[in-house]
Amino acid sequence: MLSKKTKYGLKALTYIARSEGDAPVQVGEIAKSENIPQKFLESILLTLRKAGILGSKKGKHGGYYLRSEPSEVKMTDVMRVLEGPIAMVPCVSLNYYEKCDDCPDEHKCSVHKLMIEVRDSTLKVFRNTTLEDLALKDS
Amino acid sequence: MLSKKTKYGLKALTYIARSEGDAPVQVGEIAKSENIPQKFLESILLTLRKAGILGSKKGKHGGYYLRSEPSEVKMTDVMRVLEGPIAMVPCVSLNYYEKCDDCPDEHKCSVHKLMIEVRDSTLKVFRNTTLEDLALKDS
DNA sequence: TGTATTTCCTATTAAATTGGTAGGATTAAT
DNA sequence: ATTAATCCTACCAATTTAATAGGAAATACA
Repeated sequence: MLSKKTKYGLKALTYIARSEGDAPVQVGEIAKSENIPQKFLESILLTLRKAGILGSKKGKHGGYYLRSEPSEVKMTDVMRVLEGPIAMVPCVSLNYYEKCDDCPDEHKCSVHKLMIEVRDSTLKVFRNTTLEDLALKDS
Repeated sequence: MLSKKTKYGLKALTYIARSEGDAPVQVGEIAKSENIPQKFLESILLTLRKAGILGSKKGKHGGYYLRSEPSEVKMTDVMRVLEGPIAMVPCVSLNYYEKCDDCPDEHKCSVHKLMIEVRDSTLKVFRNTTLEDLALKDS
């Protein structure tokens, strides 16, 4: 299951990408418009900023803005920040590889084999989807 | 993340598929060979049996066996039984559809759009993978 | 018939994760 | 100064996960 954190984060990024002009977008505005608990959203946008995807401005008229063009914001990056590793098992993760302790030889492991395929196909989707695609208005 | 339940379940099914002969395979044997806690595995095989994927025989010389040929056991079915819906969000689930309460119009929802693509690509993998593929010995 | 062996079933539990909330410090515009 | 925004830390309740415990029911075989 997709966590609420990721869901809210994606919605917020889309909202920011769709917003016109250069003025930073405020958490309160996003929260209201997208039905997201504001305090929760605050923490999510904070992690997106720490990851370098968003920039922020403090104080009155502050808010969040994208650090790159929507077309440059890749879903691989966003998903890794929000949801963690894309692989469903650490032993097939590209960025967070970890050996299974119960598995003597992963080349013989049927789960490993299957999960590599799932990872690759998911990765393919995330690699050619950007925030620009998400921000297109009709489905 | 893939749950241990699913991981263990897949490994057990593979073990059974690889085992020679018609004799049912015992939980204890699988647990030992695959490093799975036996009691936990018991409950997993039980749900696979209730789902119609495995059959069982009680008592001495009892155990579990496949109800169909490995080539007929589709990963879509196995994964739905063990891990639940394949979709990452209920609003894109084919078998367990549920509307998001925070989302006024899912055709405009960027998460919806993205998750449909992920679902379809994962589904494609599961649809053309069977237990026979998993049971092939080398990777 | 009795005993060993296996699946079947229900309940309980400890730990981790998720989805928040609370409260205030910090920064900036006016 | 005052107001309004992000930033930061800590906490908390509910759910899920990964088991464990204990025994009932069925079966093979002596």
